[in-house]
Amino acid sequence: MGRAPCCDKANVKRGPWSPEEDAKLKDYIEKQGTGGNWIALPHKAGLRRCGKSCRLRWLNYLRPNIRHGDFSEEEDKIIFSLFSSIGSRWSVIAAHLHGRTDNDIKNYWNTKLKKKLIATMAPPPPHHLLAIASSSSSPSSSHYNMTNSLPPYNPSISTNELLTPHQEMMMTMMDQQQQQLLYQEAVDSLVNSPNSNKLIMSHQEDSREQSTNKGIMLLSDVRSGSSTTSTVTRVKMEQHDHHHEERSMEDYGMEEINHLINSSCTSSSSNSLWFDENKTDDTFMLYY
DNA sequence: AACTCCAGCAACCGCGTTGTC
DNA sequence: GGACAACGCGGTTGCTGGAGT
Repeated sequence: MGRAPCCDKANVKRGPWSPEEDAKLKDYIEKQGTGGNWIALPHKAGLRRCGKSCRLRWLNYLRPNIRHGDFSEEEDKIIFSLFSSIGSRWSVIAAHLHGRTDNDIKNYWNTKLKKKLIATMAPPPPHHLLAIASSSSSPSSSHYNMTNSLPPYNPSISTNELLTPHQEMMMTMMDQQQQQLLYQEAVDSLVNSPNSNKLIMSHQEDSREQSTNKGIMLLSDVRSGSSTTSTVTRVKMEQHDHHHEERSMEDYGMEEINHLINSSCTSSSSNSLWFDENKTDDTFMLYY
């Protein structure tokens, strides 16, 4: 047995709303309010419409201060960031964009932003990776034998230290080439930040040069070549011996964590927005 | 001009959640 | 605490108009 219909389908009008219907609904709600009962509202307002339909029309179109079309770059960034952090929770995303509705954002994502995302995932130039390879000579750092490009993205290797859960999810929607590009993009965005001391993988068993390669590497300040380190994320790489070792966030002292967050926040031109997923929907913490 | 294709968007549908009795 | 009603959300559908042939 299916769910009972919310209204008598045979006696309600469906399809696009006429200006007259819009006016009736708007007029009624402005004078009487919704009364907390959308099911009864169309009858009271003299409309042959389903209550759900009235609610949708009001929320997405007739409500005051609704904005349509022409999303700004800033809004794009917010949508990208929120989507990569929380996924397709359109109502939550809409709550962060004044005057936008969840339906609008959803449509905008499906028709434009998704394409934009894929279009911008062109392979990044490998020069910074060469720079990494040539500057990884800090005696305290383990070395990873890097070539001039990333190791190929391998779906069997966990990327959950690098990608957010929803970037991971997006990976599952993509073909292998797109996955490689997103993977590369994610690494690139970290390494390419102005202070370049975001992407850290460290195995510092001690400072001895002969420390074993455990597959966790430290990318310290790439451009300056200094060994100051900070991180907001980790990358784990699988080595030939299949050993995994990593320095988790819990391994950092409070002072060090603060430093890491601060250094991340001071990355003036970083495009990355970091979300504290432990926060509730209403109080997302944005880390710029 | 006629037809086809497709992007954009409004609206619908069904399910999970929340509120009320 | 269970049953039911209503709400709210996200996925999907289908209409419309513009571009391309």
